[in-house]
Parts: sequence; C-alpha cells; structure tokens
Amino acid sequence: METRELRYFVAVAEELHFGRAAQRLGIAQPPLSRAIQQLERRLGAVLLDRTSRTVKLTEAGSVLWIEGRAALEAVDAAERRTRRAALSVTGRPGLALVTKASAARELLARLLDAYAAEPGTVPVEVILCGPGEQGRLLREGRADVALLHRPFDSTAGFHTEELSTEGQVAVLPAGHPLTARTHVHMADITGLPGLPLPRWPDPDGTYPPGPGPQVRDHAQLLQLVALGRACAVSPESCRAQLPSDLAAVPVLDAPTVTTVIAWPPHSRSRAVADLVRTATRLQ
Amino acid sequence: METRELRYFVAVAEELHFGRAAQRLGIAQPPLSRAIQQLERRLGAVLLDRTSRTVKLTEAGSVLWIEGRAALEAVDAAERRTRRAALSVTGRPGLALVTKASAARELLARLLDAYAAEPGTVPVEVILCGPGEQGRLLREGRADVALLHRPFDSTAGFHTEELSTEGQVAVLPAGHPLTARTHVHMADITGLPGLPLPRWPDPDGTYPPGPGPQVRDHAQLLQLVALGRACAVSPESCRAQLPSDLAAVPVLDAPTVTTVIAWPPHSRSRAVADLVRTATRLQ
DNA sequence: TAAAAATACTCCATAGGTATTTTAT
DNA sequence: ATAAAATACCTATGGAGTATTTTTA
Repeated sequence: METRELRYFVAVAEELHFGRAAQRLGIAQPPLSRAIQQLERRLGAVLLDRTSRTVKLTEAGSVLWIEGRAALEAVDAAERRTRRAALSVTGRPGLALVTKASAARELLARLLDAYAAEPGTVPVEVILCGPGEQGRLLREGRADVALLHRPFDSTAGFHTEELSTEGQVAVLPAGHPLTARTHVHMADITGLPGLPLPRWPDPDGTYPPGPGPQVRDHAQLLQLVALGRACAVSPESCRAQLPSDLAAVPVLDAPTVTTVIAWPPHSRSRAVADLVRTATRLQ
Repeated sequence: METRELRYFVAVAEELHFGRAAQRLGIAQPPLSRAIQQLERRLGAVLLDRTSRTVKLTEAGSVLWIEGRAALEAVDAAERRTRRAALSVTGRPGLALVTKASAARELLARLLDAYAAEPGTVPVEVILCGPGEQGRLLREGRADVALLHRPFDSTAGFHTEELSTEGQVAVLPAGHPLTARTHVHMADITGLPGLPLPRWPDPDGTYPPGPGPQVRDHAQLLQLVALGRACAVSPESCRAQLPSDLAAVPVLDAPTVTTVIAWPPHSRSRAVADLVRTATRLQ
C-alpha cells in the first residue's frame, strides 16, 4: 500500500463524497475513483458502499480509515523528525520538548538546567502548547519528548516515567469568603453561586454542554477567575504564578496530578534517553 | 514520502550496501541509487555518507531508519487489519487475541466465556505465540488485543488494563530437597548445584551469556526441569499445568507478575472495547 | 586495480487529465 | 431529472532497466 493511496482513501472516508475528496486532494474525480477501485482490488476488500447518490464506509473501510490515519501520522512524523535531525548537524536544536504553556514551570527549569549540566548533551528546543495538545505534537513528530499531566492528558501510545505528583488548589478571586479557609472540598466549590467551573474543550475541539464559561488555556482561566466569572481547580504548582488579585486554597479531595515525561516507544535517540534519565533523577 | 521510498531507504540503511539492498528489494542498483538521491533532495537532508567503498548512516539517516521502520510497520498493520476485517463480513473471526502459549490459561478461558455471553459480540480467534512475541504480533496487525505479563513483556506503545497479579513459584524436579519447604527465597535457588536458571532470548533473538541452558518456550523449560538440568521461577498459575514429576514451591521475594490486556492506542473498535471492559470486570 | 556508487540513455507502466456514460434517487 | 460515481480514452511524468563512467580504499 502506498502513502498516496492511503491519503486518497482517508480523504474519501472523511468526505464520504468522491468529488469533494478529489477537490481537497487537488486532483480530478475520475483518477480518485480509479485509485480507490485499485486499492480495493489489491486489498481484496470492499472499502466503500457506494451508489450514485451516497457513499458509506464498510466495516473494512472503517478499519482502514482508523488504521490508515495512524499510519499516515507515523509517516509524517518520520519525515518531520528526519528534517529536524538534518538541521541539527548545522548546530540547530537537537531535541524538541513540548509542554503545556502554564504548567510544570519550576520542574521544567530544573530539568533543563540538570540536563544541560550533563556531558554530551544537545540543545533543547522548548515548545509551548495549549492544554491537551502535547500528545498530538509528539505523535506528529514535531517534538521528541513531552511533559504530560495525568489524569488530564492521555499517555496514549507513549513510554512514560513519573516525575512528580501534587495536590490541587481552588483558585478564587482574592477576598472571596472561601479564601479564609485553610482547605476546602470539591463539594464546597462545585455550584458556588456565580462562580461555575469552566469547561475545557474535548480532544476534538468541541465543548461539553454545561453552565461554565468556555476556556482554551490557563491564562483565559485566570482572567475569568479574576473577573469573578468562574472558579478553578488547578495543580498546586500554579500558586507560584498567581497574580495578587487571586487566591488559592487546597482542595483535599481533588484528584492528585502526576507530571510524567513521555516519548515515542520506538525512540532510540541517545538524547531522549539522557533527558529522561536526568528527569527521573531530579528528585 | 511514499511507502516505496521508505522501504528502499530502510533496506539500504540495514544493508549499508546499495547492491545488496537492491537485490533484497528485487530491483537493479541504479534505480535504487536514484531513489535515495531523490528522497534526500525532497527531504533536504543527507541520509547516507557514501564513498565508492563504504556507506554509513548520518544522524538524520539514523532517525529516518528508526522512524521509517515504525511507520512501515504501521502501514503494514493497517493493511493486515483491513484484510482481516474484510473476511469478517463473510462470517470469519472478528477479533484476534494473542497470548503466550503457556500462560493465563484459566484467566483466558474465563475471559472468552464471559465475553461470549455478552450481547453483540463477535467470534474471537485466539493466537498462541512464544514468550515475548505478543507485542510484535499486535504491532504488525496480526492481532487486535494481547495478554501481556509484566515485568517480562514490554507494554511498549499500547493502552493497557491490569487484570490480575500473582506471585511466583520455583519449579523443581519432584523429590528435590527444596520441595519439602513451604516456601523459598531467590537466594535459595540461584546457584543450586547442577540446576541453573535457564536463559531466555532477548527481543532480538540472541541469548545473554551465562551458565544456564537456552530455552525458547515454557514446554522446553518444563522439559529441562524434569530432566534435572535446570530449575525455573514461574508465575504460580503454572501450577495447574504441572505434570506429576515436577513440584512447585512459592518464592517469597520473586517479583510479582501482572497480567494485562493490551491494545493499540488508536483502536476505535467496538469489539476491542467490549472485550477489554469484560476483562476488567472479570474479578 | 577493483569494488561499488553514480551517470547516461531508453522504455513503458501508470497516475492524472478531459469527455462521456451509467445509475440511483 | 439530476447529482454523482464509473468508464473510455489520451497524455506525460517518472520509475525501472542496461550500459557505462567515476571514485576511492
């Protein structure tokens, strides 16, 4: 199976329309029809049930859609990582680490210092992304290692090592009655009048229904809390970055957050191995 | 990047010789040289340092070798799973489960029964393999789920759920003095005169150096123990399958063995999800 | 000087385009 | 009646072969 055939099939599987898929691929419809027919012949499998009016996936087609997308991702990742590796010869970054923009700041600083102090290290490029995007960037080959936060981020098909665990705190506007408490429970903050918990996007980018405001990142979240429109539950390490108009109170029964370092399981890179070893020895 | 180009490059990366690689690929040497040149041009990266006498991988080339192999594996897996799915329409097995031939026998039986009793299930094909091969078969798309045993098997880039944990027992010839004991420690059985622990192959198929006999599977292992040539440490569930000329004694300080069910992280199959749910609810 | 990669050239398989037909709603 | 996939036919890119040259240990 050629990459081109897979790309063609995935386009049709997603559009369920040969004309639109062809347009998206930048080719004419007839060659696309022929390519799919040929793919079906070579696989010995009907992938699409089509009439002149409708196109839908067969069981086998669904399998090839899911599996093919993953395979194409792997091919693209290989290409990207190779391109990046080629730059490193000329002195450019040798390792890309991706992490959520507003998390693990102190841990990351210590990690980078400790790694740089090791012998035989390469420059580390730090990529900051929005919440929940680390896995995608790692899968796409845009990064070589990631810092993830369980249970928020999925550790999907990666190798991981635990780095630290921490409790969570409620983030509230300074002066809110609850800030006088030494600690609270989840029940104290769910359903506070006028201070709903915000909604984070699902992996597909849509928001679950509910009363809270929609947020995309930590800055938005803090902004909303400062404006008195929401309260939040965040890992306690965020306290170091809290502006003076916000206050934090430990939430005793909130799930603990574990920071893990993750990398693709087939990685054989010396640099990744060194960085992971340094990370696990930090504490 | 096309699959064909990747296969060509991987062949050269492994042979480090254009002529032999071309032979292995079933093409002539000149088109292979040209294909690699074109790949390098398109990637903007030198992949191989070559003189007329030697070929060796550059940094970028090593990256593309590792990543490209993984990508090709994903493409082949997609093809295999699609082919298998196509058969299922005509009533053939809908789900392939792979497990070590001589492990988790009782657990597997209960799992298959429980799953078959669920509504809306598909036939399950059970594939039995040698120790340590489950991961490869799962990655290659020859199976959809696997039973693995930590810490022996790597859970490499899979999603997993723990199913059970058990201690280990020393397997000895019946009548051996130690079989009179109610329990032993590792120190009691390492270095028994004439009864060394056998050596298992590494993932690459080679054996580590050492005094014990080489074994490839559980049957060989039991045979050697029965012959008085080795002793073994195995998960205690193996007791149910012990012939009468062998005896087992719990080893208190041997690492516990965890049986996990594993599946590819991108799997969206209803059947896999059902089977995993059934498995986690077994106990 | 000899083994091995690169180049020169030729050929043809096939990807892709345009025009048209078939089909199911 | 019409939207949409399939077919017919044509073109040309580029992948693969053979013969030869270049290179360096």
